Amino acid sequence: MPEAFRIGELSRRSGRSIHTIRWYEAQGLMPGVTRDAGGRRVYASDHVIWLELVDRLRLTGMSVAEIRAYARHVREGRAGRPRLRDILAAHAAETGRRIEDLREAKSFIERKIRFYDDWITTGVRPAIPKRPKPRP
Amino acid sequence: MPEAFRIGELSRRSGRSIHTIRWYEAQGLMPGVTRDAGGRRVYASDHVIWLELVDRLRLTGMSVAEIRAYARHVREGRAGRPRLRDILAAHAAETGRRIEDLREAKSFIERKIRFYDDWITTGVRPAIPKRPKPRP
DNA sequence: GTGCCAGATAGAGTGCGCTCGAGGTCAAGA
DNA sequence: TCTTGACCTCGAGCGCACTCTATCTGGCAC
Repeated sequence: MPEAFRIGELSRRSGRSIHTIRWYEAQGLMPGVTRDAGGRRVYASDHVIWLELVDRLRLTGMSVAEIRAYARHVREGRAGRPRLRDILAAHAAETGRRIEDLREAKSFIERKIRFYDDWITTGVRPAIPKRPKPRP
Repeated sequence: MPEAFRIGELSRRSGRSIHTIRWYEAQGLMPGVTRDAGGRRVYASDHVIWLELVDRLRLTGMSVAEIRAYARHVREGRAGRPRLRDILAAHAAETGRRIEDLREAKSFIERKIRFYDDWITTGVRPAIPKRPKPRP
């Protein structure tokens, strides 16, 4: 029989607050939660792994609604697995684009830093180097 | 005399809505806006460049409050320039860390995709490859 | 039995960043 | 002169993701 624990322990292991974990469940983001005789939520180590994934999905900008859809497919078992794979693949691609956007923005900001450096050291306002490329 | 235009034109050139531009101004994010005889806001091409910067700062997660602080230093002129430089440098560094976090999250998700690929093709649930490194 | 803690529910409140609507003014063109 | 459209102010409303409060219950230690 695998290890079982309650919400306080899951909170400690996952770093999310107890309130947030309960709220996630209310939002349909916590598949496979059972209850003990006293009505208390019971978790297993899979839930820690699950929250690590949720963490990464949130960090990369997936909305709670999208994670809810993902969690629905988790509950489907075998039949849902190809969908899970596809959702993650689409999201990884999306994240790649986000990283590219951040990189572009960062280099824009770095050009601005050089602009200030020039301005401060020469005392003359430099020309704006070039127009940023328009978004397609 | 440089080109001057009104809010509709700035909206068109910057891609922000008229409401948002006015809201930015109310939040202290729009330095150097003047008014014509009829009380209408008058902008110059510098404001388009300014909104391009604001765009990149927002995209990279700078809060409106932080941009407000930045805009205050813009209004100080020469004396504020070193602070502007430093704020941007700190934010570029922060953005570098964000990009790293996204990369880590993306590769976590990609490991999960391979996990599903294995599971789907072999029919056997693979072991979780390794624990993600704890954040320091 | 009495404390006390961990856990439960329901629902209100918060912070952020817009977004929109109502109602009014002003200037140019027919 | 009348209409039209772009602009104005003020303030309410919204969507998201929590976050917190109030109040109640179950179970173990003493």
